[in-house]
Amino acid sequence: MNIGEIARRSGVARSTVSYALSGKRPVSEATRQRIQAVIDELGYRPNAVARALKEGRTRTIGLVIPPASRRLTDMQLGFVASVVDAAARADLDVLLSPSGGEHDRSFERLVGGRRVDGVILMEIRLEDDRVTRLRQSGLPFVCIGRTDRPDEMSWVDIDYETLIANCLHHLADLGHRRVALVNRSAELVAAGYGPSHRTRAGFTRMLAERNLDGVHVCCADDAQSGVSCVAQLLAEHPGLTAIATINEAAIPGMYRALTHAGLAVPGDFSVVGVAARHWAENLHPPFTAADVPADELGACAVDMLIQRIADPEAAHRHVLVAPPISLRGTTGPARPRDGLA
Amino acid sequence: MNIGEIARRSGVARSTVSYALSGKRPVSEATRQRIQAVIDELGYRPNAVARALKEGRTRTIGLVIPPASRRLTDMQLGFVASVVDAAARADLDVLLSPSGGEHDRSFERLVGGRRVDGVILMEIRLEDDRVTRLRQSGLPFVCIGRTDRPDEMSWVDIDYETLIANCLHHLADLGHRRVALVNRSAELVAAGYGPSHRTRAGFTRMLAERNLDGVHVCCADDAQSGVSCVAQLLAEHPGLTAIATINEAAIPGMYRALTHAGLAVPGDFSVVGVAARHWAENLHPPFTAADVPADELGACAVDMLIQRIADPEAAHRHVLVAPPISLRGTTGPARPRDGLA
DNA sequence: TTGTACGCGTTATCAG
DNA sequence: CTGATAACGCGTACAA
Repeated sequence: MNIGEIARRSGVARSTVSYALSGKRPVSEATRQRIQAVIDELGYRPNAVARALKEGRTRTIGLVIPPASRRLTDMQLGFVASVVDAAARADLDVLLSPSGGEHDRSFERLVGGRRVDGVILMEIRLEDDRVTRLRQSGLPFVCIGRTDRPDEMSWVDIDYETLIANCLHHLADLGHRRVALVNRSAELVAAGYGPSHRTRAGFTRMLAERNLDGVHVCCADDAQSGVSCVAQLLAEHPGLTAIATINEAAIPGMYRALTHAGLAVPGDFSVVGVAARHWAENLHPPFTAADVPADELGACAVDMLIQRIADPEAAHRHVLVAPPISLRGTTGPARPRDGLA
Repeated sequence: MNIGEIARRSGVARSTVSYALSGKRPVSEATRQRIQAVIDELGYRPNAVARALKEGRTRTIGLVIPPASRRLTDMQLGFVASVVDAAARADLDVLLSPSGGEHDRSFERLVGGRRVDGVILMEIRLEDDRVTRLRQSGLPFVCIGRTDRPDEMSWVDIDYETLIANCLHHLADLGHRRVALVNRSAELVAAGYGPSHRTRAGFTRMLAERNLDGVHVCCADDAQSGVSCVAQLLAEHPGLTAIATINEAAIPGMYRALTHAGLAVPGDFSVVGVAARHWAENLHPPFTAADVPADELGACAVDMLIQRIADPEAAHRHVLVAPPISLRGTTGPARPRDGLA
């Protein structure tokens, strides 16, 4: 069923049908209704592919997510959900590409095949091949996260450096002197994952500024790893009284390890960090954290992308959010462990 | 950059370039290499939209998910991840449509606009408008789940009726006489959500068969609701010694409510149910459940869809899985509570 | 209102 | 067997 068929059955030219539908030229009410009747009868819908070819745009955006093999964190899921939702509100479709750091076929189809009008990229590394590829392609794109050359691109990001600093200020104010930072996985850090590096930088800076003793460890993104990671921390650093973390997925395991060690939270030990609001609220106990508004960030990225598609020459925009810490009761005054100060 | 440009720079006709790329006609090695050199130099990629228009297929499948506003369960996420992954392996792209029960614009674009070669539908209701619409459209589709007229469509599904029966057999064998079924949300049940209805049917049947006392409750899909739901169950049904559930998301809350009531699992109280394998393993304590292989089901749905696209006239296929219960230590012999038998 | 060229890759057909 | 020409898929928009 195509526009030619509708035109024939209505006894008009194809272009008349097109104009009747789009309203870009006036069409007499009588023919308009006749055409509409035929359309309703046959259930005709314009072929989106033909329209895309003619118009030179697909009304579709690409969303590049980490490969499905690795399980997404709650924050990542929040991004995906809000991007999809915001796109739907703008009548845009979303093409999903599960692409790792390297060029893979799905990503190449998106970019090279001009299947989308723009791309949203997640999980950005400080040096990111996909960003390079997209820039060279000329396709509008927006990152959730940023590389080490952030001026040359549009992005929304979380100010991990500031957030972790806020966490340490909070802990230091409560009298904690020895604190650990539980980062994301060693692989991510090795791959130059931006948030991990900026968090570590902020952590190191604050240790000096507040004269704290600190240890930095990586931890895979799952509860099991959280258990073993914290168990090891407690064993090797008896003076430790608090943990700051950006590793959402490991937190349930961290809680378990503390409970298992006989440490009450927050009576004996404090935990604070950065997490998606939804996740922080639903942990047990609810987690004192800088609440990342994942929903807003995804929607914001979509808005920025829509604007970039409309005006690719416009100056890049940057949104850096640093939400305050929401106290939910996993931090308290320092209490020395094991007779160590 | 289009195929004509490549042809001109290579000094050949457009069709020669096309044949050189597709190999559907022999092209002399010399010209092939010359063409390839130009392509490499300019980074040319065929326009996927033009190709789709000509070929009449988009190499894209649609995946209809619940609206993003509602948070997806771990099992649903498993389906999405495995569908995306399997599609990528088959060099298919995935267009995501967050569509509720009713016809919404995103879904209508997918189906009416012929943007996809086929559709995978999740969260099927016993009567489902989307299935009706898809059938009328003639677009190949596969459901994860099934309606009340399952013969007329292709689907993969979980045999909830059998699984919940297995759970009750297990509990009955352990001596439990009074058990509760914690179903999904009341809204889903009211909407005719298949798994909820089939689970309830299996539950009711088994109560009679094993001569058990049972109570059926609905519970929203989140931990908080799990807490209040179980707290109320314990208060109103003092003889209760076990719960069976298909509500993954509520399980952490159910654990909490039991702990809060001073009931040890499995010493004082048993919990069993149906859950995605990954979720069951990562709960604390790990959850005795029929492990739904979400990854395999998604991949299976993609395989079936690919076959349906290749041969739309082929007979419908149906895959019904009933995985065995994996014992992980949340069930044990019944122990009466509160002096009630 | 209508006729028609256009966007771009594919492929049948024809010429060499 | 190789290369060139032209039609096709379908909606859009300009010229008439």
